[in-house]
Amino acid sequence: MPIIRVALDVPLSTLFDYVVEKNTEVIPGQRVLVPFGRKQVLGVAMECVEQSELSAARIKPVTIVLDDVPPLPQELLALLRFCSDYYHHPLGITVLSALPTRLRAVEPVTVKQSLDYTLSPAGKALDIATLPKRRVVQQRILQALREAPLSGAQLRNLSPSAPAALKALLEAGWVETCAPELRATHTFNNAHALTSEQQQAVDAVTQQTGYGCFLLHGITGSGKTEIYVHLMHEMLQRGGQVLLLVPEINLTPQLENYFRSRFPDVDLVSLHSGLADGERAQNWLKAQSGEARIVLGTRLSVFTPLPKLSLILVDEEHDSSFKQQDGLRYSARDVAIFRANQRGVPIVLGSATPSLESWFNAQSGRYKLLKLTQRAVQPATLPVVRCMDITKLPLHEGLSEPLLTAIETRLQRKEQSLIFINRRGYAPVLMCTSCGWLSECKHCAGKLVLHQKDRSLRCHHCGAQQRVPHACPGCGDADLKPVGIGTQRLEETLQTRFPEARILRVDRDSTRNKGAWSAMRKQIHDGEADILIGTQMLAKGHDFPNLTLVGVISPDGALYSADFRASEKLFAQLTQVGGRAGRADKAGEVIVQTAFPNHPLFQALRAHDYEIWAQTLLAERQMAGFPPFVYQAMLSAEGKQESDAYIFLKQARTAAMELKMPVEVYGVVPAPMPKRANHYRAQLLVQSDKRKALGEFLRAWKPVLDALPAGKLRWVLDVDPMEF
DNA sequence: AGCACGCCGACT
DNA sequence: GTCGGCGTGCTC
Repeated sequence: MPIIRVALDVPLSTLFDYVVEKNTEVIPGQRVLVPFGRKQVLGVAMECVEQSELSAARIKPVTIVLDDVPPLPQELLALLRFCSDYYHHPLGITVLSALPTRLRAVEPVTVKQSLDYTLSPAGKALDIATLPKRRVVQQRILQALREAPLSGAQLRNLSPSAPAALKALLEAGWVETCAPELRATHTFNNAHALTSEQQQAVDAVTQQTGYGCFLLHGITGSGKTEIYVHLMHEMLQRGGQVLLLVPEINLTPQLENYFRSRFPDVDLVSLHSGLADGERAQNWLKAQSGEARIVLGTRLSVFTPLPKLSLILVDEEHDSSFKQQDGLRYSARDVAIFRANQRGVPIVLGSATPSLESWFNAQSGRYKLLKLTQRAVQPATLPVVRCMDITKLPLHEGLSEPLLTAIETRLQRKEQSLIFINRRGYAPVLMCTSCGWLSECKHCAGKLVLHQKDRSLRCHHCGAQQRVPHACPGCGDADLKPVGIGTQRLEETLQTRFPEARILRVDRDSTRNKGAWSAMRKQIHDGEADILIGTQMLAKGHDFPNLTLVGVISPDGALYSADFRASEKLFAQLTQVGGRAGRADKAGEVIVQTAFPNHPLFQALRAHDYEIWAQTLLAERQMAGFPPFVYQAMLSAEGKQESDAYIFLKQARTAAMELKMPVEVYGVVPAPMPKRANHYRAQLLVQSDKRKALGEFLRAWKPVLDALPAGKLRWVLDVDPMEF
């Protein structure tokens, strides 16, 4: 009796067996509708077998085998199997979560066939000159179609209003649709000559046969994107598909436009969570059919079926947003590497500040290092970095005199300044000046942050909100003062000092509304702001051509943080934000306020020397026995009762020890945020210097954890954790 | 995860 | 006497 084993969206690490009619054939990767419990659910057939472990009586028949879309390729199923196994996440959930929402629903999906446009017989007979002169776009389209049929994308390239004009032409009966013809060539716009360094990097990748992982280390402005474009061009010529992974959705629309402008007639789709369900499904299907040649996406797009995949690019590979922080806790960068290996194609990891893991692999020869040491864009020199010792300089509301002077100079020169606040630890907290009371959250271990605009105190961990008290709840004194520097307070200070300056605050609050951030970006671009104050958000993304000064407010918290990755992140962040400074005609300036100007991080930052910094960090990590010298897994638990989490983790720890496997099991400790939204949180770290040993241990440990009485407690296992 | 069954407290 | 609380167990 033919049996299929089906992946279902349930948290059980098993497949479910169903019988199929003798005359129906099921291909692994096909979606199926099956009875499960008392419901009908959608699943994915993973394999076909002859025999089941279960008695025939318990096996139900498949309801329907869906054939609205092609089956998932075997290769993708294998990739998902690997992820489920490596991250110890149920296979069914892993498989189903890789599908676009539309494909997880029972409603049939209609595949939109993309069509080309051509002149109808009537259109061919038409004398274009007889059209009203004002219909310029229509005329242009008709003229273009005289030469050859064109795709919608190509027509859009003629004019932004092409779709409307096209609609009119279709209605008039002059234009009709036709099956797209296969194009062997494509336009490659603005293909300027590469520097010899860039050319060498491109050659190394294009000459690679089979799998190879390249780490492209290029200083800011060294033209990494140009390399991506040239690599794409080469792979497109070979008839392949290219997958480009980018860290954040904010950046995808801009990048999409950019790559479209370079390859105007190449089918390019983007995949990220900001897309509507329908659009996401269509783009995904276009990738699956091989029609989309370039796929640009955030981490989830690493699971897109790509039959002609011939290159993977991971931009800003060090960025922590490649690591998913819930559900299947995968690293899209690591999965991409596995995928390139599985597929036998090259992969390029690009960054100005590679992750220490990747740098280590490049040093050991596992990855091939490609270096770009010269700037390909103006100014030819990197910004000058100066550190202000805040232990020796008086501060005015957190700002040193040299920084204020530098801002003033920029204002006089009509140039822009950016004041960057490293997000963590510098939020303004309310304090009582007489008894030292601090505004703490009732539900979390964190402090409430002061929001001046609506006079409220808010918890950034659980969202709790309350009005600012008139007097101290501790001693009744009315003298409550904000401590710490927030963007709002900085804005006030700067406005008082420079009353004429137009100040723009860019943070989570001011950009919450839809479109607010892109409107601000335009404002900055058009020179409608003199001073920008912001967090993380401003470090990434577009270049602001008139920005010549970046001020960094004391980022010292990260230097001696309990999180061993904090200083690695800080260096990357400061390098990135520093890269925003500078104009075509002059180098920029970065002023960092710190109490530790001689810290190796700042020395390396001043010298623009990532390598020496990476060596320093690697030495530290080796000494301390931290990644990349060891592999880690973190078991975290949280419960309403403080003891719940500890009891569970202690049992888990005992079980781990009893396995007597070659891994190091640490003690149960409170999480960095020990209480959040009324839940107490603790964690347990396990590590090994052998990835394989850790994997084998986890395989043995996971079933034990599943069997432990968890009660109402929630726990997660995070393999290769990035945040603790 | 859902959704059943199942055995003890306050209600028409 | 019933409605309903969420503990335990199963889903091919």
